[in-house]
Formats: sequence, C-alpha cells, structure tokens
Amino acid sequence: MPERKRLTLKDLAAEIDVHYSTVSRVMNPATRHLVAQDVAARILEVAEARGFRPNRIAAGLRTQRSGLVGVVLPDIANPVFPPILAGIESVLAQKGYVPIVVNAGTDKSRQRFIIDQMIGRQVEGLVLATAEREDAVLDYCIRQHIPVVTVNRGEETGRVSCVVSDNLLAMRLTVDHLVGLGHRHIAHIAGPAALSTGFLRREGFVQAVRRHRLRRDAWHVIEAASYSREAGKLACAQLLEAFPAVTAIAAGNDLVAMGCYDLLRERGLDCPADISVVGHNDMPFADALTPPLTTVRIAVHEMGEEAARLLLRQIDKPGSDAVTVQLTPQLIVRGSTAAPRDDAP
Amino acid sequence: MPERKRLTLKDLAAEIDVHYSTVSRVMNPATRHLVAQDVAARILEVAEARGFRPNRIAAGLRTQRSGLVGVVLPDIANPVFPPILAGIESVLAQKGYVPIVVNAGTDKSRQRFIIDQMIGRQVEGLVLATAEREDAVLDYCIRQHIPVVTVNRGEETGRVSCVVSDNLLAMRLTVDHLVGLGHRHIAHIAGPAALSTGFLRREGFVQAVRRHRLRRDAWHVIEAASYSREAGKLACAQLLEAFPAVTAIAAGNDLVAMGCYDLLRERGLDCPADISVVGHNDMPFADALTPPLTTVRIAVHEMGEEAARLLLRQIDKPGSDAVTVQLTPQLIVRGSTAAPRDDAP
DNA sequence: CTGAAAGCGCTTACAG
DNA sequence: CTGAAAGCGCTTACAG
Repeated sequence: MPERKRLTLKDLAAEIDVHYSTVSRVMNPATRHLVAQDVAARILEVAEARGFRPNRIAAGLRTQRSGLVGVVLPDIANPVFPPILAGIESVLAQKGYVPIVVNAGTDKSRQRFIIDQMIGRQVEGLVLATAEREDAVLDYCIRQHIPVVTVNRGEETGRVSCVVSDNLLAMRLTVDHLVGLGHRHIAHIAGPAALSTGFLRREGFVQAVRRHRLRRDAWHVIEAASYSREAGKLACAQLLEAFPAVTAIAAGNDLVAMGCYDLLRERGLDCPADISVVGHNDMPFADALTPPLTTVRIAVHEMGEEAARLLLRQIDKPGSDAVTVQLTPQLIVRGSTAAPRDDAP
Repeated sequence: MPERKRLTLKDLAAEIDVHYSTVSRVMNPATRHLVAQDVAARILEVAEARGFRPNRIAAGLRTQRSGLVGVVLPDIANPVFPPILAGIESVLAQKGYVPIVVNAGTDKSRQRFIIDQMIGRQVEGLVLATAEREDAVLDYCIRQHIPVVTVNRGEETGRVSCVVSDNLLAMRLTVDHLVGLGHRHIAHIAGPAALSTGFLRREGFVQAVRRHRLRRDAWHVIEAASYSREAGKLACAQLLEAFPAVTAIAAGNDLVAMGCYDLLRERGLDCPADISVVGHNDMPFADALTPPLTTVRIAVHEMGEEAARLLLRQIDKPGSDAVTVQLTPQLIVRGSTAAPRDDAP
C-alpha cells in the first residue's frame, strides 16, 4: 500500500484545465476575488471533492512565513504549564499558527540547541517559559533578532516582552491574610532566586512584612533548591530548625507547599492548627489536598493567551516595543490557614 | 531594527567562493564525505562563525520530508496527557522530528479540521489521543494513507497501531485487591463506553467479579458521563441509590475517584471505613489526596515513547502491519481501600 | 480575468 | 571532488 502521492496545484489545474496559478488564487481566500466567480466555484468544487489541501510548507517557503511558533518549556509535567500551553495554542490557532512544543529542561546549552533547531525550522517567534533573570539563551535569541516573549517568568532588562502574574501583589495578599488571622511569626520558603518568580515573591514577602511593621525577628526567609515537593520538604525542615517560632508559611509555590505538608505530617504537626501554609499557583486539585490549600490563583490560561498575542504583534511589527503584561492574581482561602494557637509564641 | 535576513547556502557559498551545492553537501553529515576534507573544514568553520542554520523547510520541500509529527490531544489539562506528550516528544527528538501539538477537544468535526491543517503542513504522521472505539476521524486518516497511531485509547478494527495500557488486567488487579480485603459488594463507575478505556475497564471489571464468582446482585456497574470529577460525583450519587449495599468502588479513573471522594464527604461517609475507592492512572498527587488514593499506575511516559517509536517505524516502512502494544499496569495500594466494616451487608 | 515566468532555499542526479 | 542544472509546490509581480 504505497502512500498515495499528495495532490498539488498542478494536478488540480490539469484536471480542470486552467493554469495552476489560477487555482492558487482561488485556494487563498484573500486572492479569490481576482478570479471569475464561475471559475472559482468550479475549482473550489473539485478541490473539495478531491480533498486537495495546498502545501503550506511550499507556500511558506515562497512567502517566508512558516506559520510556526516555538514553545520552549522547562518541564511539561509541572502542572502550571499545560494550561499556559493551552492558552498559547488557542490564540495561535485563531491566526493560523501552530506551536512546536519542546520540553527543554533546565540546561541552558540544551535549550540553545533546541532553539537553534527551531530557528532552522523557520519558526516566526518563540515563547519561552524557561527564562531566568539573567538568561544567556534569551540574549542569544535577541541577538538573532527573532521575536520572543517570555511567559510566567519575566526578565530583568526589559528587552523582551513578558507575561507574568503580579508576584509582589501575590505575596502581599498572602501576608495580609496571614497577619489578618493573627500570625506574628511568618516565614517564606522562596523559589530559586535565579528565577524572577522566586526573586520577586521573596521581594514581595519582605515588602509585605515590612508594611505590617513586623520586627526583623518575627519573619524569616529560606530558599528552596527548586520548585518541587522534595525541595519544599527539605526547606521546611531547615525552616523549623532556624525559626522555631513560625506559625505560618508562605510557600514559593504549591509544590513547595505540598512539601511542607509532607514534613509537617512527618513531624506530627497539624496544618493549620500548628502551622498555616499558603501556596502559589492554585494548581489543579489544590482544593483536594488535606487540608485544602489556601493559595494564590494565577491566570494561567490568560497568561498563555496574552503571550501568544504579544508574540503575534511582535511578528507583525518587528520593531515594536517590548512590553510587560502583569496579570492580577487572586488569593483563594481554603483550609490550610487559620488563626495561630492562643499559646503560640 | 529590521530583522536581519537569515543566511542561505548561497550567501555562505559566495563568502567562501565555492558552489552552494558544495556547502549543502557539507552541512549534511551524510554527504559530507563527498567533499575534500580541507574544503569541508573551511565551510564548517565559516558556517559556525556566521551561525548558519540551513532552512529545514526548504530542505523538506525538496526531500518531501517535513520532520513534523502531529499530536492530537482531547484536553491537555487532563493530567494523563502531559507525560504522554513528554514521552512522544523525547523519542521524536532523538530522530530529528518535532511534534505539532493541538488541543482538539472532543468534537469530531473540529478534530478533522485540525487534522486537515496538519496534513496541509505536511506532517509525516499523526499520534491521536482522541480515538474512540468507532472513530470517523480515524477512518478519515486511514483513507488519507497517513501513518497514524493511537495512544492511551485503542481502536477496534486493528487497522492502526495502538499503544495502550492493559485495561482488563487493571480491573482484575483492582477487583482482586478489593475481594482480598473482604469486600462482597463491589461497584464500578465506568468511563464512557464509546472510549476503549471505558469499554474495556468495564469489561475487565465484569470478568473479574465473575472469576470471583460474585453473585449478580453482589456487583453493579454504572457509567459516568465523562472522565471528570463532576461526572464521577454524579455517578457516585446514582450508584448509592441503585446499589446501597456497596462497600467498594472501582472508579473508571482518578478523576472519577475524586468525584466519589467529593460525594462521600458530602454524605458524611468515610473512605475507606464506609466505602473503599480505587482509581486508575495514578495521576500526579494521587498520593496527596485524603485518603491517599489506591489506584492503578499506568506507564504514561513509556506509552508516549512507544507510540512515537511505532509511528516512526510506520513512517519508515509505510506498508508495515498495525500492531497493538499493551503496557502492563500496576496496582498501587494506598489509604483509600480497607476491609469493609464488620456490620457491612 | 488568466497565463507564463521567476524565485523562495534547498537536494541530488548528472557531468566533468 | 566540484559545479551546473533541475525541481520540490507554492505566490505574485508582470503581461496580455
């Protein structure tokens, strides 16, 4: 069963007895009006009947537009990324673009290799979910003059467009909530400082506790090695050691918060009775944990949509300014936060 | 800042003063040996220095190979799919292929539209995670003679290669476990019968209870409208109505199991004390639910890998036979299953 | 309104 | 070993 050769403009033109350029004009809605109604109708009819689909790759070669956008993810298994990807894909689809998705990991040289491949495939732009605060790969993309936008994580220098959630606000909402409940010994388990999310949430935490005029010995920050459950558990253990008075933890994200759950359970501590925990992201099923996780919901799907929109704009007008779109997060109060015990220090 | 035009073979050839076909030969490792060592070295050097990356699209047009594979997902937000996608992507990458990923939903006409687009983009093959037991879209792909493999869900007629988990075995493990614990009134909340997973797990459940010689009034099957938490909750309510003696539920998947959790909690019933629940998939964080979910772990990443391997084989040898690869699942016993109460009916 | 031609950036038989 | 040429399937100025 040999694969039947795909039809071409010429095949179709021969069948209808017109020049293939005429078929081309008809197949493209934008140029369809250039040909006589009846001819167009006949061509369309035959095209439909024979299931003709013009070769977009050949067209792209000619028009210098691939209709491809590269999406570079650090880890698609992390539950933040699928909805972001879905958002990207949905607006791309509306404009006839399609994403090429690669799981690039965290290794910068591998990321660069992948981006080179994508450029070789003529992607018209790139969405990076892998950006760090200082990112050689991002520098590389900029040098290549390829349209780029970062999503979820921002970038320091303002050279590229970014779509992020407001991390300062997130921590302010978190700390306000905790202080409002009566907590006076609050800690933050930060994500990696190399990532804008880790850096800014930490920054936001510090700003927030200062705003509440908490004394320096009433709050504490510790950094987790990564945004993972394991690293969160480890950091939580160190935190309890370093800051035993703690009654509330603002975790860098939900996975880190889960790590806290794991450790507290192991130590026989009750959440929220002994220690309150707040996450960040509101990942799927955060409500199904025990206790249901109080967390900051970020607009993941919108983040993807907006990133795609920004990128498309960048592609349309190459010179346009880089902008940062900051989406507003929302605190979702559930069962992992409560007032501290009366006998809390 | 105009986008610097990308380099071409001709640009490079002009710079080095050789014919561009020579540059072409050097850029492709497979034909590199055709040119003199020193010339090749010089070309490679300049190519590296100038950051030349051959246009894969143009090459693909010439060689009739796009290096693209289409991946059609019903819903990337469903936690089964990201690891499958990761698996697909990883083996594709090894062979220089790249996936085009689209969230196609469940609507068949939209799926077909998307597949048409993908074919227009010259994908060399398709991985469908959207297959139903009788699937018009799959029929369409077969008529187009495009290499296809289905993943996670199988297909009835054996016309295409499938990679699935052994659903009959999964239910046998589940029922064995439940019966072993002493349960004598067991129910299954099945997924949609239109999907192979829903159909076969139901089948497996029935076979398993028969093997244990449970009397017909000692087991019950009810079908959920979809594989979702909400549908699971609804079905669970109906189940309690229809089969009040039930002490153990084999849920169609983990989301359905979560729906059961939701309903049981609402009714003030304890899991596992009043009713045991078993899921299917072992989705991320199934262990972090309360109680931790006993479930069947399927080899998701391997499933993706294997699907990609099968597809690549199909692409290499178009005529080759369709095969079904069945991966072996594993029961993961956690806290949602226990012996029934002594006073259970 | 339609056709004929050039060309997008490659690969690869064919000469030499 | 290297060059010159044809051609992959399109789009689009240019004629007529």
